[in-house]
Parts: sequence; C-alpha cells; structure tokens
Amino acid sequence: MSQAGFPSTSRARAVQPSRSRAAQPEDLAHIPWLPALGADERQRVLADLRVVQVEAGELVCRVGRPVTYWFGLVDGLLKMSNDSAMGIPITFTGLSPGGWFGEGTVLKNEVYRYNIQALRKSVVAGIPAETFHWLLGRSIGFNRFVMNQLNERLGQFIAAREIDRLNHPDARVARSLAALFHPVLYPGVGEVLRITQQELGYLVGLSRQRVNEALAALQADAVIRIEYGGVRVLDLERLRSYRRS
DNA sequence: TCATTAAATTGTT
DNA sequence: AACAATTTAATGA
Repeated sequence: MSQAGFPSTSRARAVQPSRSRAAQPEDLAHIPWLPALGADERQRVLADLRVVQVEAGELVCRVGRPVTYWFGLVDGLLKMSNDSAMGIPITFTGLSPGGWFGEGTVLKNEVYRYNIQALRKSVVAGIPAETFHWLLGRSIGFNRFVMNQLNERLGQFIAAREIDRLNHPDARVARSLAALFHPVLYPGVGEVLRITQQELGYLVGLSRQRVNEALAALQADAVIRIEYGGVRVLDLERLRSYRRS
C-alpha cells in the first residue's frame, strides 16, 4: 500500500494571506479560559491576542516551524495531522471551537510536529509563547484549563484506539465521522461535514474505495447523505452507535 | 452573466 | 491502481 507521499489534502490551493483582524467581542466570548483570569492578566492577554481568518484548506501551522504561538479555534473546524514528508504514520484529530492546541510543543519549546489545516473557513486566535508561559506561572485558573485540555486530548486518544479495534469497516467510518462531529457540538443534524472521501480514508486507515462503499452503506441506512466534497449528517445518534447491519 | 476550460472529487471496475 | 463521470472553480468574453 504505497501511499506515495501525502496527497495535497483537499484544496490546499494557495490562498491569499489570511486576513488578520482585531479581536472582536464575540471572538472573546469563544475563548473559554478568559473568564478564569484576573483583570491584569486579561489585560495583557488582550494586548497580545491575535485573531486570524483562515479559508478552507489553509494551513494554520506547519510541521517543523518554530513555535511562536499557542493557538485556539474560535470558530470553524480544523484538522490536526502529522503527515510529515515521509508520511507513513498518520493520525488525525478534529478540533472544535473552544479547543486550544500546541501546548505540548509550546511547553517544551520545540518545533511543531503537526499540521493544522482548516477544513472549513475558520477563525483562529493565538497568544505568543511568552504570554502562555507567563500565564502558566501566574494564573491557577489558566493552569486548570490547560490541564483539562490535556486530559481531553488523552480521552480522544483512547477513543481513537477503540475505533481502531473495531473490525467492521462501515462501523469504523461511522464512528470516526461521529468523532469528528462530536467536538463541534452541533446544534442539530443536517450539517455538512466538508471532508473528502480520500481524507476520510486517511482518517480511518482505509482505502478510498472502501470508504466510498462504507459511505454508501451509511447513506442507504439514512444516517448520512453523500455530497460532493463532504457528507451531510442526518442522524448523529445512530452514527455514534453504528454497528454492522 | 454566461460559456469554456481546468481541476477536484466521486463512482466503478 | 486506473478509468470515466460528475461537480466545482477559474477564466475571459
């Protein structure tokens, strides 16, 4: 199964530079650790905070770049992957609004080991590594958030192992889709998850053909609807608990 | 705005 | 893996 490098995932076309804008009040409302800070701490954060609009397909941070920011997703959907140049081991994780990432690498002051790519048009915020460290040594509430974040990540990791153990391909595709949806806390069904079958194949570790087949089965069960460049979730509950029919 | 062309994605074998 | 069919995005009149 030669994976012939990593197929430039979805539409990684060169997009014009992201529009950086000042942080809006509604952005701040989506930063979960902000309320945990004291007034003076918050003041510094607001001064250092940067907010960026990224288009679908844009890379937020690239493997190997030195760490400068601790990032958080304000709105949209991001995909985290470790497709290096060799690109055999591939792990994917969906990132939800309110989720912050990169603390591991920021803590150790290493280079990024992951690519973060926007699956949809998204709003990403970030604070400089120095500010991150400053908060870490100062605010208990902030530490609590980071700890919670790490714990959550561990939970996702374990869930991923569990999905790995599922032998039925259809079920694996279904559960992985549900896992991508979960963090997003969708208000209702009928949402389109913009991800290609090729990407899904890498996500679950199956061939594109098999994914296509699995999706067809899921569609036949009226759990999802296949659309060009994505799938529409019709029944999230059944998707979560899908097993072979 | 519409038609044409290129590229991306899907459906099948 | 290869191929055809379909959909979308880009381009220029």
